[in-house]
Amino acid sequence: MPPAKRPPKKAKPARKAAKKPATLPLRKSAPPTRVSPAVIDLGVLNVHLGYFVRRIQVWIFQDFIRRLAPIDISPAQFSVLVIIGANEGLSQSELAATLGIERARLVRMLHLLDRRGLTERLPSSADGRRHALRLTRAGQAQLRQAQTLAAQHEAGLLPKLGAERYRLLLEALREA
Amino acid sequence: MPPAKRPPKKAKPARKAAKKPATLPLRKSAPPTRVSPAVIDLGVLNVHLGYFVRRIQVWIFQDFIRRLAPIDISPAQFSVLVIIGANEGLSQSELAATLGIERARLVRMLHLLDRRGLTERLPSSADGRRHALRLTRAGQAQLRQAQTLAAQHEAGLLPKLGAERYRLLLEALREA
DNA sequence: CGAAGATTGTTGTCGAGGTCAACAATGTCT
DNA sequence: AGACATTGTTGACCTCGACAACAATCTTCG
Repeated sequence: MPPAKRPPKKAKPARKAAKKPATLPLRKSAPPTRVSPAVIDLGVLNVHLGYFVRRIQVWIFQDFIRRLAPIDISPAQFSVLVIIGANEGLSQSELAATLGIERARLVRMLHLLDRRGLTERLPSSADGRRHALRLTRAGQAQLRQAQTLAAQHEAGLLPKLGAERYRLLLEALREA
Repeated sequence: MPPAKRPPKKAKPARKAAKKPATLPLRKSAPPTRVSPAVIDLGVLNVHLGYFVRRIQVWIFQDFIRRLAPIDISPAQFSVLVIIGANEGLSQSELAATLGIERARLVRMLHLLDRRGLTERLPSSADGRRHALRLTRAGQAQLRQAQTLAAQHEAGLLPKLGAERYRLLLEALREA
């Protein structure tokens, strides 16, 4: 495909068409081109839970990333560190299953965390295939810091959602 | 990097170490390798709304994609079609802004929808830069079908979440 | 025991999306 | 008229999810 910046507009179709007469035309039919829609109708999206869940999820993650930017920990990395820290010695398959991510994806994530000196993959003494996952000392320290920042992020959600709505959502989703 | 399938395991460290004596050792220290964790501790993730929101969002989208697979409409495409259908003539910038996606991203999505004959980009009569977005006849038909399937998807959420929780979540998130 | 099958960690590859920068055409403001 | 903003567009990069294939290692069962 040739690198054309903007389809160079073949010809100029008669510009200067109708200009909206000062006397309002009684709304004959739907206006062909809106000028400034002011408010846009969401249509049936208003009755789709997935739409709103998606919106708030994106919003929360963006805030989380911004808060944890100083230590460069993504939401996914945070969840991995938390689970390993609370379940020392678990395997990659177990970790991937509980977090709902692919084993292949987790491999590359751990590869990075290993190189950053936060996690370790020790050979399992019982099963030659497994790796026993652990946090290094540095990893534990980093996790503590991450949890502090994450708690601040969480506290920041309250004003946005309202304390009542926040409590309600957390409870409803945790039991879902 | 050389294509090595699995780090060929340099040497075999003394296999057959401790085998967990029948007499329980009074829990000297943390067990070095777990056998079957049965239940895994989520740690502080239990108090992070983002974790649960993410989980349910992934679940809902997967179900949506599966339901709409027969007509090959993704959640993002669905939202685009719905908004265009409910706001004929709006511009790409407006659409991108209301859905919270990048203008650049929307361009390629519309490029695809155009080629599938579902949407049109008409030149705006008032502003030479804008495109007035519209659904074609085929697009309107496709949207109706998509809405039927999407409604079935939505109805399928009720048994999963419980009618009460569903209503509660939708209401809380819509007003958030 | 030993062959067949399942599990675990790994790499490669593909595609969908988000992000950012640059750009041409057009509109607006002073 | 010139400076500036907006709109649509392309290109490039990166993250992430999904699959397929594979070597090493259990597990099962004849």
